[in-house]
Amino acid sequence: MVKQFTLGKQERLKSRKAIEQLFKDGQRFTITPYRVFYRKAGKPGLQFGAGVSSKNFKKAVDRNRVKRLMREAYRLQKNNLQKHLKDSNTGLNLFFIYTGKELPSYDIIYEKMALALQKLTDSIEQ
RNA sequence: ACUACAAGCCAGGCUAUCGACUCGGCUAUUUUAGUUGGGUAGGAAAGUCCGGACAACACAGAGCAAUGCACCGGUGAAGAGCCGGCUGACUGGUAACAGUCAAGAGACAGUGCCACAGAAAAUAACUAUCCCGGUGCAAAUCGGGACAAAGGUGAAAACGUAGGGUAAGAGCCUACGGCUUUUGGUGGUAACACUAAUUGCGGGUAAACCUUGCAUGUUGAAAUGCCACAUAUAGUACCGUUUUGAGGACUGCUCGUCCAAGGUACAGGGUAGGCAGAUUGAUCCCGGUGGGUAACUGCCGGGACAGAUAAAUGAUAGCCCAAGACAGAAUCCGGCUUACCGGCUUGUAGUUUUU
RNA sequence: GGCCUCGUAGUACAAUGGAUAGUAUAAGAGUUUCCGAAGCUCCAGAUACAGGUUCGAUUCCUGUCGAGGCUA
Repeated sequence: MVKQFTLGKQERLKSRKAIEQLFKDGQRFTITPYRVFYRKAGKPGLQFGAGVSSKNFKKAVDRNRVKRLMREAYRLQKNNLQKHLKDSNTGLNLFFIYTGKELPSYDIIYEKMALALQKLTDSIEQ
């Protein structure tokens, strides 16, 4: 039995260079609280990162809270996208930025993450 | 028992499911994967306001400048911290005394400023007063002299009171008192206090410039060392190369000393991966026992202490107490300041009840 | 992580330590006009907060809070 809902080091976007590349010439779209950057990578596999602006959330506690909620929502719903990528043997780099100014509830984070991931899988297929 | 103040400690807990980082064991293996056990935010982690540790560079200095500090003693690695004392101001009190606060050296080195009001804000002038002389019956006025007491405005006004003195006055003189300079004595480690003689008595402001004394080498873990990978010893402009010195270090400036053959600017190219630094140290807590008024500290025994690197320490659900505040490590410590729902302990003061 | 600068009416800016804190514009009222705009007259409005120095702080000093910038 292989674990499904993991988020280890291999699945996070850790290279500073890769992140700069992603912001420089990656594609992007917006779903209300999120701005999503994505870019096809050389290696197969799905890598994810999350960020919050310190202008919208001045306290570090709030920024941590939002990032943790986003990671959790992603961890529980990424499976479909991951399977898709495995079938087509491509890699994808992902970065989510939270652009809202209020502290969100977990339900909103969860629903919007589902929407965003669905849109991603659609655009990958094309 | 309640209320107020001060000091110290704690900073929700448990269960289930799914995760993250890290350390140790085991299995496969030697990049890694799986499994099992342990650990995983703070009292302020914050502000970056002080002080250090540590690291790199420098150590050839002199002068100037800059910045900071400023009663005394102690504490400590150190400090603009803390503790104790002295002095001053304010508050309470009849007083003894108690409490709070103090950037608490110098305004007899010099310069500046002191609105409005007031004669005048520091030179002593002006008005007024008094004396002598001229004119005049007088009032008054003119000239010469005396003196700095009177002028009631202001936040601030030329030691205070009484007497003498004088033409009128004045520390001009005397007595008492206040402050001050210098010297001595006593007590105290010292600041200082008391006391004797002596010198004088024209304001405030140094968180105005400043003077005096003391201190400060510069830069901060994105420091620094090592390994790996990659490229362009190419181009343009200016300056310079052994007697002539571009530039650099001490160094913020000047002098001086030393190094010196490449340096600066523009445009462009490459890399930005890993390991160390890095988490156990002037550490914190508990118990016992000494020293000290206290801050603090000696000895003995026991226990505790995250380490990430795009950055972990979490999410969901339920239950309990009764509703969880402020808030998230980024090299590490000691302090200060600020934010904060509550709970516990100790001490002091007050009120009420019982014995 | 380290360092620096600045907070004044709604807005943009002034003010040597001296008291009615000024100017422009916006807002409000009036006047003008058939109605409006422009013009004219009037009016209300602020020193980020808390302490200290000073006779007296927008100004000087200290501490908070906020905003902006530099450094890789």
